[in-house]
Amino acid sequence: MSSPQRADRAPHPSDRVVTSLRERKKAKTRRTIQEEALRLFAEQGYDATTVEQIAEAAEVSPSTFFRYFPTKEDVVTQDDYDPILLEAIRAQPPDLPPLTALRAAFRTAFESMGPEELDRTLARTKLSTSVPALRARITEGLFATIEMLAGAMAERAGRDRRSPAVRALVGAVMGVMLASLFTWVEQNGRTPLPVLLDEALGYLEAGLPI
Amino acid sequence: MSSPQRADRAPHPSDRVVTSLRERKKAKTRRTIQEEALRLFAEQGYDATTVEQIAEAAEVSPSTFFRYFPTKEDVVTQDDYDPILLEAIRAQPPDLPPLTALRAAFRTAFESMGPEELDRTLARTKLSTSVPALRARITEGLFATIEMLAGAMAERAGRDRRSPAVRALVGAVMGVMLASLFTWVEQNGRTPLPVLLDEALGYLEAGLPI
DNA sequence: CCATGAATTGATAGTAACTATCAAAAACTA
DNA sequence: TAGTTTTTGATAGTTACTATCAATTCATGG
Repeated sequence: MSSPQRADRAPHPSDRVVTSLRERKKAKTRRTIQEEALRLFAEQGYDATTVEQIAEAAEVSPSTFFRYFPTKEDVVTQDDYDPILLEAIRAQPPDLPPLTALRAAFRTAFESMGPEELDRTLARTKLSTSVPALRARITEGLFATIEMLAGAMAERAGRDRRSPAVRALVGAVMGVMLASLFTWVEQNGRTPLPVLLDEALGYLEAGLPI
Repeated sequence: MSSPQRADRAPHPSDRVVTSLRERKKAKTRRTIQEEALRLFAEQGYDATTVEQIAEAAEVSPSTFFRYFPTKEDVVTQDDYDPILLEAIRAQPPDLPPLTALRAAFRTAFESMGPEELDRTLARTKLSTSVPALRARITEGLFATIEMLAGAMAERAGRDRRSPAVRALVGAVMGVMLASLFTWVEQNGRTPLPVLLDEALGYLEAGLPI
């Protein structure tokens, strides 16, 4: 639901990994930094919180902070949903029309998220939509998602991913994704995101009747 | 075709303004800063060019630079197309369906741009799509455009601007706008932007058939 | 268990984009 | 021409981020 991914993906419930002490420590440090950062952001606001403060709260040096998160923004916006979504798309029956497949994929992808993860995502997204720098970053991250979607849709439709039709499709999808995201936050998560998304994609399929 | 606007809008051919010496000087300074900045960006790249260099080339102090452009990004991304587009939408017959009205509005808005302005816009857009920081900024600027469009569309359709249908419409439009922008740049402006946009909006109207 | 190599960390120093402030200079006004 | 307002430049910060290197911590083969 946001921006770039890091090289080593976040462990998803599915993959059981053998963790050396080193790996475990790194994972813990990363988690601590992120938790402390989000706490401080909630307490004092994003802009008013310095990286130095975060580092101190997480008991690491600023250098280490930047080793884990290339920018302050990344503490909030980094996630790993793209590969999950991609997998969900690939899992759809190949004869489904692209938009329909996409709707189904979003649904299954979101259903795999536990309620506590949804809560965390809502909180992060709330922050992301309210701070301009984060909003820019999250939107920028959508370009990667678009690229991924374009590939998946083109593959499915047997078209060039650079064709205007594919581009229009994917652009429109990204647009409604963003719009749904904002509605979701605005409603404080009342309507589940997948439902909002599904509705919006429904409008798309119908040619945006108004 | 990009991001935020400044308080005092750029003079468009249409409005003849009485300019005091002060106004003229300010306009000239602004123009010089922007020209020198774009020149330096083209010569050395965006990131490699410092504000200090721009200020020196434009023969002003760095302080003055920041008075005219709040961020380095704004030198590239600032423009004033929103009000023009809004006007063009309002000028459409009220019985036209929203998407159709929008297509027509884009067409007329772009036709009002001279070829040399189109060239400058292409150059700026090219830069904006290639530098991540600028891309983020330009996309962020689209939120303002979205808000504007949502208002105009809601008004036209007699609906709440926060309704899911309006949001989906506007989000989708922004998405295809972005997609068209990228195609435009990628093709080096070969196909005129209004044509690309018109095509893309056509796909939208047809329910994105693929 | 220990020595050697590799990965991780923290300290230091530096760059560059911005912000705030204030006095000097320029332009407007009467 | 004198007084007022606007614009400017200089100065001194702050903060995100980069590069580098020595010290520390973990891994591993003997």
